[in-house]
Amino acid sequence: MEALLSTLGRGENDQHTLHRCFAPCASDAALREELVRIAHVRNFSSGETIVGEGEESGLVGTVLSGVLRVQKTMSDGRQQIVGLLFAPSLFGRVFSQISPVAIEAASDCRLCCFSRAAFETFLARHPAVEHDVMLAVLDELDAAQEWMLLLGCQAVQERVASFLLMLLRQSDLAAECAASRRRRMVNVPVSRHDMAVYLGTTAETISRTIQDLARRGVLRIINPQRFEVLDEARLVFLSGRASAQPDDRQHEPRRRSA
Amino acid sequence: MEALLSTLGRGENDQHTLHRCFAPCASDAALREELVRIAHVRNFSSGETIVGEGEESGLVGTVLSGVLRVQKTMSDGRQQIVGLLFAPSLFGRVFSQISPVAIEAASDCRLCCFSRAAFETFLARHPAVEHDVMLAVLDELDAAQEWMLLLGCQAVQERVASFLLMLLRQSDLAAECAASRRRRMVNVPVSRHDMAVYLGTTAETISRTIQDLARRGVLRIINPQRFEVLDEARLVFLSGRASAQPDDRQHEPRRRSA
DNA sequence: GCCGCGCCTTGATCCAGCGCAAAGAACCCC
DNA sequence: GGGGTTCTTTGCGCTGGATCAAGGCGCGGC
Repeated sequence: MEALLSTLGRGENDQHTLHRCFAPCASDAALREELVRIAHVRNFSSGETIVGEGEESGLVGTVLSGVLRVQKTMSDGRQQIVGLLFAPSLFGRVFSQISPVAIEAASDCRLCCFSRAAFETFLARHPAVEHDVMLAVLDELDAAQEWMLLLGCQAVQERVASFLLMLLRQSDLAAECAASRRRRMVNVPVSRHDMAVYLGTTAETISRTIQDLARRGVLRIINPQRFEVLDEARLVFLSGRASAQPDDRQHEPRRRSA
Repeated sequence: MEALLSTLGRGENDQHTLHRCFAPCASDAALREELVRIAHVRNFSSGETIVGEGEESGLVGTVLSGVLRVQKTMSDGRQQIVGLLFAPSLFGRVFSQISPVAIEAASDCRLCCFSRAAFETFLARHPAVEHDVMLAVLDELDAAQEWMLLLGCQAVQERVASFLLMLLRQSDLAAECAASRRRRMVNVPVSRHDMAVYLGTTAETISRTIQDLARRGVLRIINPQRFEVLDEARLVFLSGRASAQPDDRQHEPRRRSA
């Protein structure tokens, strides 16, 4: 694996990412060998489709870098992003001929791909790895249920706040870099439109909400994809996850009843 | 297993249900023996909590009859039902100390329960069964993503129509009874309030929408929990899943843009 | 029977957020 | 550098659906 990946550049990062996805491979060279034999690293540029909705789900794999969006589209064109995948997530629908969702590159991405058939054969031979995949699927389910709570009963301002906090935690996770931890910078790796589709609203409303947060001193907008969080505590409060906060009564959003 | 279950009544149905959850047990008596040693059938009445949100997830198992609601609650009391479980679904969060969701009886229920620890030990010894559990989790994820599409971009009327169609398919599945297939009767096994919480809206709005469907001749209301579907094709159209329909322009709901 | 208690229905009012439209702003290609 | 293209921001009017507030209805207990 080391050899294969390093020939493709950034071998060490990729290896580290893979070991996070498939823990048993970290300690078992033979397993690693076998996995690498069916792996191929591919780059996708922003907007490219990896797997189409309702199509043969031929590819599965892991995100090495970049962001994937998992989305569903209705017959009249309305769409909803049902998941965003950052490294080191798994992507693709294992154990199903047809993928019920589309998987697309939300930014330029680097993926470690497997043919679904080969990957499933591999899993069948190595229950420990299949177990890891199950854990990943369970995490994805938890995230989906969390997001349903957001879509079902949070106001737009709360959704935006939750989203920004998710990105904040995300970037903390990726790089435990002290600088970003001090300065609380948030990079939004997707367009306003994608953000809207993820949050179940529209790009205009997203824009208005963000400008409003900036006006109220919660954020500073560096550029449309980059903010500095000036008041994280208030952002948490506005996300609706905290139970109470001294006072930010101005503009407290109307919410769906309990 | 036959012995244990039949002592608890309705043994044959329960057995059939369990075999649908754990296919490998259907053909392997030893496996069946082992599973039954850790199983206990329990009845819960409507409203009882099986697992609390954020609490130790001690119980997992399968639904033998009745309906469970899987829900999340925010600190200020707002809540969202993130799943409804009919027989023969699995319930409970395997491989996690803490359950991120509450699991409650939405009707009187009969459950086949396992202690989570014992069940996980069982799975670890039988990868084929664990594989089945993974497939169930994947199905649940698909359902959750489907529901996110609904919560994120469908109007209330579409949600109600989708919900009724889900129940219709559900009851077809449960009893392949020709009578219900001909008469298209829908039983709503939960209260208006639960329905509202599942659909991300309010009980009043649900009520108005259903009355409106009846006024338009799509449904006939037998009683608040029981309807006859008079025009299934139109119901499908109103659910937003079909691409086009001759004409039902009156009241076509405004929808979130694509 | 009659009362009390949940649920469900219906009415009236109000506002968060959508749709449309148009004006910046950034970027790329020629 | 100019013109196209795409993305973001802003203004404005409108409406779906939430909220508040009464009733109606069915059911169980006494």
